[in-house]
Amino acid sequence: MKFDEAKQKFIQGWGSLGSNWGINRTMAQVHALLLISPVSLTTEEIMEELQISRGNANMNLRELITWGLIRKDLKPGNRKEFFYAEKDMWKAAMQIIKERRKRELEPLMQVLGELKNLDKEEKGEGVREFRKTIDNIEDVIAKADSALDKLSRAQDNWLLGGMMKLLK
Amino acid sequence: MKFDEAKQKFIQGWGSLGSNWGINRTMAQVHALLLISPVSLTTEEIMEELQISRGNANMNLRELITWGLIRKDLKPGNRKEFFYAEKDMWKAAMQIIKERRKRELEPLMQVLGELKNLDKEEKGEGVREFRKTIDNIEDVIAKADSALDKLSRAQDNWLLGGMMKLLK
DNA sequence: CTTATCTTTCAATTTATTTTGAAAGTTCAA
DNA sequence: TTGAACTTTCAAAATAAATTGAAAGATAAG
Repeated sequence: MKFDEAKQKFIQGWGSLGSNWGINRTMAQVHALLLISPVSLTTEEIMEELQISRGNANMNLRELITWGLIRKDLKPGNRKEFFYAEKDMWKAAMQIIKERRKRELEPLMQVLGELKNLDKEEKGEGVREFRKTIDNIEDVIAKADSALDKLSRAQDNWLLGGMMKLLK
Repeated sequence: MKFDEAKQKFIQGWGSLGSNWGINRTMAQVHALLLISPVSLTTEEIMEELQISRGNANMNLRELITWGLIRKDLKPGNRKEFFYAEKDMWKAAMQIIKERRKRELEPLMQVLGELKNLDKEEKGEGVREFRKTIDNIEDVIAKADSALDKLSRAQDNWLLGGMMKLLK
């Protein structure tokens, strides 16, 4: 396979993975492009490579920055902005998880918390099942949180010791 | 808070969580409704409760079945189909992860594998970074897989022993 | 069979999301 | 200041995804 072909396939693949997970396809493609680029790129280069408009490129670059997946790389004596991606995919994955947790899981947990303020007088089988489901969901979220936390700390300590034996 | 209000909030919240994660909002709402229902429901009841069309209800119910999140509950002497949801949220979560892995991660891993068939002659910094990124992603996926596997087995053995100390 | 009851399909429509590109905004060197 | 170089915004247009509902397809009872 030729390099350019492989590059295209990767960008497409990453894009479609993203869009399946509720992430803008173009954003994922910009991310993919920067991931495999050994040098930081300008907005123009990204527009050219992915054949997208300036507005689109700009918006997705900014969004990627707020996700903590890419950074501006300002080169002295150059007014153009360059962008580069965090290349350590473990860090990137943790970043994505952290961000999504904050954006989507926390609001749900907020709602679940409020739902426990059900009037004490509310009775009936329906209410019982409702409470049970809410408790159950909170439980699973708590466990997932704890597991992710462990995972994240395991990676931090990767070089320090045998923490990763947990994940062998 | 009144029960009906709480119920609505939960269904809406679950629905919007789903849609943020690339899951049809209505599908998530149907799932939510069945999760908190102590009895299995008919298509008609679901249509009524969520104010959706028959086609929509049918399609999402079928999809939930292929995800392994709900089942048909056929009552003898009754031609109507009833539906009920798996109520153990841990099982449901694992089911969702398994399914998404199969649908979205495996195709990507397939592509990544192919991308390693890069012509040996392909040289240059770009190619080096490309290979590095691919390897790195494969690595993260492998670790995530292993962690999930551990997690899943940990839950299976929950009642049997101290497996969960790993996740404290 | 035939009919009543229920489920599935799918083309047309509606709704939601993404993208464009031109205009407005910003920044900096001269 | 000015204006060239660059970035950001956002209303309109394009695209994608979800929904409807009527028709077709099953199925079982009589």
